[in-house]
Amino acid sequence: MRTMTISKAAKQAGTGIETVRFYERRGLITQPPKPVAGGFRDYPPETVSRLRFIREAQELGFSLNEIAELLSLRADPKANCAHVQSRAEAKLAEVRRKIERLQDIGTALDRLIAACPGKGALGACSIIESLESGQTS
Amino acid sequence: MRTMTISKAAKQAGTGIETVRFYERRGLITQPPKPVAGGFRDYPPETVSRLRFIREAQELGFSLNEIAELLSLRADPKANCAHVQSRAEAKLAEVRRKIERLQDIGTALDRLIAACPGKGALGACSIIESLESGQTS
DNA sequence: CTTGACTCCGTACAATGGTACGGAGTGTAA
DNA sequence: TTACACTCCGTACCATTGTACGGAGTCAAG
Repeated sequence: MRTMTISKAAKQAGTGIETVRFYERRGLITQPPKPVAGGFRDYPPETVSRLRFIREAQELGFSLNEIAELLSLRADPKANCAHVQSRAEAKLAEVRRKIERLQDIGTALDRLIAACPGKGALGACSIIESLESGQTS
Repeated sequence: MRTMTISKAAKQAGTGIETVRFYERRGLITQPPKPVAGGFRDYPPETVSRLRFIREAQELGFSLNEIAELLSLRADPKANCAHVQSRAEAKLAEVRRKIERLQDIGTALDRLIAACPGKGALGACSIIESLESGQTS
């Protein structure tokens, strides 16, 4: 049997079966048709990619609605290109802001780690102090 | 009256009043004491910083529990330094993973924006195709 | 051709992160 | 000194994002 059943797809994507069904209901992924011959639905690899993308984007702070937005961006001649571009650019700006804030937090953590041994590194004591003392404004 | 009331603190942090109280209940911020002389609680600037940090960390995909972890990291001689360091290093690794994934998404968005005009840029059509075609593995 | 694992689907329940409400107290400006 | 806005606090409600359950159907190995 070479059909990619829902449980195999879920496992490959690192989610639960019920989550996959939930995303189908939400329209984040399309439910493959039931084989006319009867039997179980066959999930294409594309669905697995989408599932993985959804999971990762969530860990980056995007809501399911925002993820739907990202997934709907298509460089498709049939779509209004200018509109797609401007939405993509807005998302890109958001992504870049996130990267910057993560970099600040990373720097703060670095400083915290360095401050720890008590070797005169009279640095910030908490992550927030570390963030604030690092303001290059 | 120069006391920083809860509504002013909330406004400065960009959250709602009820959210501030919710975080107090969760122990993410400490509730300032009621003035002995009676009147309203006075929120210190530190609380505003924490509120802002919480809001931003959430947008980066950290849960309130994870944020509590981040806030509890203190380079404090009284704390077990090695333990604090190892937790901080784990968080740092996570932050770096997030940055990398965001960079991948940023690249994919870039490509999508470039592919749009239909000028022979036979690139990926969707963000997922763009992500996958960019695998430097 | 039976048994055990899995699918399918609808509905119900749950965890997280808030948000709203109501009644009593407090502050302040007219 | 009164009107109005705001605080305080407990409790209830809510949206988002899953998770669990149960009963009927399907598959595949023995």
